[in-house]
Amino acid sequence: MRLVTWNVNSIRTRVDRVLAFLDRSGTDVLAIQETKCRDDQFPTAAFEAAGYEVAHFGLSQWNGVAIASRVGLADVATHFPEQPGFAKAAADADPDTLLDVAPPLEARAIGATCGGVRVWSLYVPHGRALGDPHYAYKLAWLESLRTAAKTWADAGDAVALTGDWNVIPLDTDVYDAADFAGKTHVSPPERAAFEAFGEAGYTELTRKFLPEEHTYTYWDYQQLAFPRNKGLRIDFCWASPALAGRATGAAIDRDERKGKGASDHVPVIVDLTD
DNA sequence: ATGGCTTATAGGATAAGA
Repeated sequence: MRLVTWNVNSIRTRVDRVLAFLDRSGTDVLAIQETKCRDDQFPTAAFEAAGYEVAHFGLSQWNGVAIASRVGLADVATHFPEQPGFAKAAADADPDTLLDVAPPLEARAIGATCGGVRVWSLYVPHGRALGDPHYAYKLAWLESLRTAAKTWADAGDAVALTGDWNVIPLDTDVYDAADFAGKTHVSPPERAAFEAFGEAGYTELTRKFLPEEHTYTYWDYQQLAFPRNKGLRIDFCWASPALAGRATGAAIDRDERKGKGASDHVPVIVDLTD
C-alpha cells in the first residue's frame, strides 16, 4: 500500500494538481492537510470520479483535513481522544472569566481505517511564537495525541500518524538553524513532544529511509525559498510497532514544488506491504 | 527556469501560515 501525506494549502485551488498526482503516483491512501474549506465545499465528486472515497473534516477557511482512499475507508473519526481545542477569543480573554467553557475543537485530525491500517491525517498547530497561547496549545495537542497513540500501540494496532507536524526535529532539517533561533518549530519542548512518539514505540518512516541531511518537505513562498533550496523538513509519518515492520521505502516528491500553482509543501510517500 | 508570498473572506483589509 502506498500512503502519502500532503499539506495542499487549499484543496479547491489545488484539486487539479492533486488529482494529477494521484493519477501518476500509484497512491492508495492520501492524507491531506490544510484543505481550507468546509465539508460542503470539498470537491468530493472529483475524487470519486478518480476512484477514491473521501472523508473530510473542515469547519471554516482555516485548517481542514481529509483522507482519500481507494483501498477502503471505514470508522472515520474527526478527533482523537482528549484532543484539545483552541479559540483566539478564549486565549485572549482573562482565564478567570472562562470558567469551564471548553474552547472549540479545530479541524486538525481525521482518522480512518484504510486497507487494514488506521490512518490519521494530522495538521499539528503552528504555535505562532514562543509564549503565545497557540504555542501552549501546540504542546498540549501533541501530548494528548501521544497519549492516545500509546494506547493504540499497546493494543497492537497498525497505526500511521502522518501529516504536517510543524516541528523541525533536527538542526539539519532546516536550511539554516541560526535563522530559527528563538522561533517555533525548533524549541526543545516541541522537539521533545515530537520525539515522544519514538519513546512510545513508534518509528518515523521517512527518516528511516531518507536519512540524508537537508532533505526538505516545505519551502516558503517568499524570497525565492525554493530556487535557493531554503526549506524545512516538517512532514512526517510515525508508524506503530505493528505497522513499522511493513514499511519498504519512502520518498519526497520534490518536483511537486515546481511551477505555477504549487503548494508550499510536497507529497511525502511511504510504501507498506499488505 | 525551480524566480522575489499565498490563501480565504458577506469582497478588501485582515488573519494565518513557518
